Amino acid sequence: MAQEDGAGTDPWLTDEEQRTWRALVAVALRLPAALDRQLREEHGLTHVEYWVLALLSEADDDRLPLTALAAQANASLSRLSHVVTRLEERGWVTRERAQHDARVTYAVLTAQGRHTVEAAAPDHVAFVRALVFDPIDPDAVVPLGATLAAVARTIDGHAAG
Amino acid sequence: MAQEDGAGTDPWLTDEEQRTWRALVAVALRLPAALDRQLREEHGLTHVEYWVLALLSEADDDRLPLTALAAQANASLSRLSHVVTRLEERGWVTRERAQHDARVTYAVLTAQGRHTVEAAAPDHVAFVRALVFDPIDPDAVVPLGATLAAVARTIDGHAAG
DNA sequence: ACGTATTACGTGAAGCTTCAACTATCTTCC
DNA sequence: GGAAGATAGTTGAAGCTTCACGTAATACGT
Repeated sequence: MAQEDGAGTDPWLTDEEQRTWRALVAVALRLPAALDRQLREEHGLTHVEYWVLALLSEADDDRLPLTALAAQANASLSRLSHVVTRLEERGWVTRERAQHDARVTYAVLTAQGRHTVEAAAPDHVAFVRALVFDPIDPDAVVPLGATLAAVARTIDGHAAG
Repeated sequence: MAQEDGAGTDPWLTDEEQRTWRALVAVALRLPAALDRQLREEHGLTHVEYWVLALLSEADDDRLPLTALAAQANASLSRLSHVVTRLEERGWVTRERAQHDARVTYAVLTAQGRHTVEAAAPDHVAFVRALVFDPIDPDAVVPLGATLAAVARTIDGHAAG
């Protein structure tokens, strides 16, 4: 592609930005695939499924409204609904309508579901550590998180706005 | 999930790592979706399709072997093969067998293909800037890239090894 | 030269995600 | 209290990706 360095308002990326951008895309595309592979091979779960179960296992009373779950799992509501259906079919989650508002549906973790996440968690965490935290400088962990959080917030704003 | 802080070898994440991990996953899951949406709405392209066209537009003689293209596009060879088929159907890319080794197939950018990427590039770059570089400190760009590159290399190693 | 392993790519089926409705239930505000 | 709009969730179809397998060509060891 022609990188015109013409009249001022040209929004092209600098070389440094270009390099950072490529690294970010590489991670954004390969990390989910790697996580899926590990969880699938070792525990028969996709990454979203694991993440949903993990969020429920940390929630009060083992339950969360689907909308809240979707936001925390970085998924669309539609996607989450399909995921919960699959988890329901495998007996790891059930749906319950809320009393105070009949529009909201809770996804509730079952005992079997809890057993599944807790079995998968140690391997998965070890994998995450090997993939992400082992190769980077410990001093880089906090800045990395802060920078990425800013990006995540911006993406969120664009999706909402 | 129970976070036992038990006997030494427990591989759980620290709170800081946990936060960074969540931010990384949030970006890794939302960024591709956001890029897809922008390119789809404004130019009828998926992110992979754009990326492939962009890589070809920068390559010598507008062509790359499918394997090289897959690696640079962070895609599996199978996925890339499907993508190239779709691009071929739209007249943006053609396939050519290599003379020196009949196993390799080049993906070659057509004039129409070049026109398509060049039309999409400015909008896309502006979007990337808005999403990633505007919200972060300019001084954070290089460290971010370095850290992510280390992670990308590690993921790559796991995929290969 | 010849069998074996490796590399490059293609393909169809299965599975997952997105998209575009659509239903049902509150909330607001005259 | 009733209409209009907002909110929560569901669903089926279409599209994309992964997976598993298959084919063809080349490199390697003896």
